[in-house]
Amino acid sequence: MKEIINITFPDGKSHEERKGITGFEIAEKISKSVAKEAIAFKVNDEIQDLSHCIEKDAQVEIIKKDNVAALEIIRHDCAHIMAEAVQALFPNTQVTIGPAIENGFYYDFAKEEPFTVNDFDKIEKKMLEIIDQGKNFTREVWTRDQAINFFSKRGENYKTELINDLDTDETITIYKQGEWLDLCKGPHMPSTKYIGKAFKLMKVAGAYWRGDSSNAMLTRIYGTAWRNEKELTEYLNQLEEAEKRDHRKLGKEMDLFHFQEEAPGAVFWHPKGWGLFQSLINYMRKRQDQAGYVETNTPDLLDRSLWETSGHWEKFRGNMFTTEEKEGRIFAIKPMNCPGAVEIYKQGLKSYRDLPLRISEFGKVHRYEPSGALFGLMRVRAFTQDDAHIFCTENQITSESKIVCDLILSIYKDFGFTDVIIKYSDRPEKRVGEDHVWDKAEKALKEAVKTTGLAYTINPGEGAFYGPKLDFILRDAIGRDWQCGTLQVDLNLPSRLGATYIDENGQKKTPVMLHRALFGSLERFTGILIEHYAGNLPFWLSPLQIVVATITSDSDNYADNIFNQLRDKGLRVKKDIRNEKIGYKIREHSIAKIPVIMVIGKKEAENKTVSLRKLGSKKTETFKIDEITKILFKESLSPYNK
RNA sequence: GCCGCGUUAGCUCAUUUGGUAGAGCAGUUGAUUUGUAAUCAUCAGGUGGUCAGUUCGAUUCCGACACGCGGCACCA
Repeated sequence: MKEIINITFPDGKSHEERKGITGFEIAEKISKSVAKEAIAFKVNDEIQDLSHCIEKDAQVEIIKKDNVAALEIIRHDCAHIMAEAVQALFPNTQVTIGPAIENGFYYDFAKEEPFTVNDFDKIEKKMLEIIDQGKNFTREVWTRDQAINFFSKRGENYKTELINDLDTDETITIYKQGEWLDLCKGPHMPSTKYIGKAFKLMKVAGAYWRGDSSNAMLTRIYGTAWRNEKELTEYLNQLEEAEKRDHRKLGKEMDLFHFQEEAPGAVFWHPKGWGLFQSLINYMRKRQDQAGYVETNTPDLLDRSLWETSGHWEKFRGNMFTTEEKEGRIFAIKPMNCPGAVEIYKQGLKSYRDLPLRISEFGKVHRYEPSGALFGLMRVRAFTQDDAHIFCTENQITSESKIVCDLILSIYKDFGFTDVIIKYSDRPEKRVGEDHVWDKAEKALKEAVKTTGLAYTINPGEGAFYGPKLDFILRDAIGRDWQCGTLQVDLNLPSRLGATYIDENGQKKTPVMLHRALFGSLERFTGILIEHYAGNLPFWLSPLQIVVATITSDSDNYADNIFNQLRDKGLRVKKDIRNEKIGYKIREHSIAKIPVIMVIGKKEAENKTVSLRKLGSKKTETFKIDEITKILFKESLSPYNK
């Protein structure tokens, strides 16, 4: 008896086919050329090998190599090929896992002597050989015993461990390419030859087995792989472009800040960098004033006992800097501003009428980050938060959270960030507080994030121990994601530190504390801005906005006049009356990314004008000095003030 | 913290087997008064990250440490 199934193609057309038909057979039926280019197929949205048999009615789509969906398969194939190449060249290497990732793939190996980049040439060459041989990928189902026997005989202890940890009902599949094989779920392309040449090994790194720092350190090789060489080249160019935006490089070139070994993870802000930093603070101060915040400042050093009460001493002692004992007391440098904020709140009796009370602080905190975590301005040990603590009632959580979300997004927009990732994290396993309060807090926060209209992802169990949180994430030039803003609902600290208010019935109650930072770390945000603008800071943020450059010393007096007029308007301006050619001055200030260069010579002095040249443009425009002062003054206001 | 790599003049980089380092830019001084991305010349500039070790001799070889970089882990 012949059984018939229905397969439906993306264009909506259905065909009757024999039950058990494979993807390859379907491709062949469509056309010879499709069969030739097909590398996998989608069955009800799940990508399968072409050899997969369809047993019941299904939606089917053939995937050719030029399909985006092919990328992941190519990368995964590439990881297998690399593993084979590595084992061929270095027989004492154990394979572990090797997935496809964004832009490429990696494979973790266990090897006595770690690989170095010098091994890449050899490995790549071997990979090309394997690809050229056009080995077929074939899938086999093995029994657990068969798999364990095979891998343990080969001394592949990591693979054996993986198999042992698989659920008993899980099918154990093996993918072979010629002789070489690996435990793998697939899918793979029909043959290694489809990979082509558009791949490159990128870097070696250590990585813990199963991502656990108590396990052995493996050697990871990262590679990138694409559908064709054009895509590969584009990707490599993109990386090069990103490198040019690196805030560490630009920070040096633009003379914004430096680090030195006596202060690892702490910034030396140069005058220009500090100017930028201050512009950000001033901007935020205005926005917060407008949003009903009051600004405070609290001590950097606080007695150990306070940190014990707050719970920090027990939980975060390892990340705190402390003083030596003086007169029997130990102090700790604050890793967070919240205890200080609570202490300010506690001064004087608070009524429900005082709530919500929004207390802000540009507080500098110190945290002992592991040395390996430090990274330019993005991850430091000493940083300034645009911190605030909103004390409110439980009923005010949602409305206050909404206000914070709106504020944060409005602020990011002023800096040109519209692509913000939001992560919502709910209750972790280790937490304080009762479940019904958590229910309330989570519901309130979720409602708030929904009103932003932005997509958010849920991080189950990643909340703070005292409450759920939202993280606002921006992406840097190199594609790394950085958490900037955060909003945390804290149902714990206020009571630990004894904060109260009197409600409308005269009852003493504990307020809820919303802990929020919008830029997050001023240091990190500055770094992200530098990369975001590739150093070409907008006029209002640029620490040095205008250079008045003379052509000859005849114009020195006129330069003085212009300089004074601009400076009196509060514009950040510098004179360049050096005995240099104008081309030389233009070049130097362009490299320094000064937004506006005003060139003045005889002509300008006679007509009371300036010749203006904007960064990134070769065009020059002539303005009357009063006119341009007005224009630039307007441009120097933050977007919020415009 | 872990694995790997790196550290040479203010900056960007040279100097292949061990014989105490060189260029460009920046800086100095001088000449040049110049019209929109580099005027010419002059001088100066370094105990080669730090500390130990091997050696007659170390920037070069070995080791420790510091810092940085690429990842991993961490990130209240």
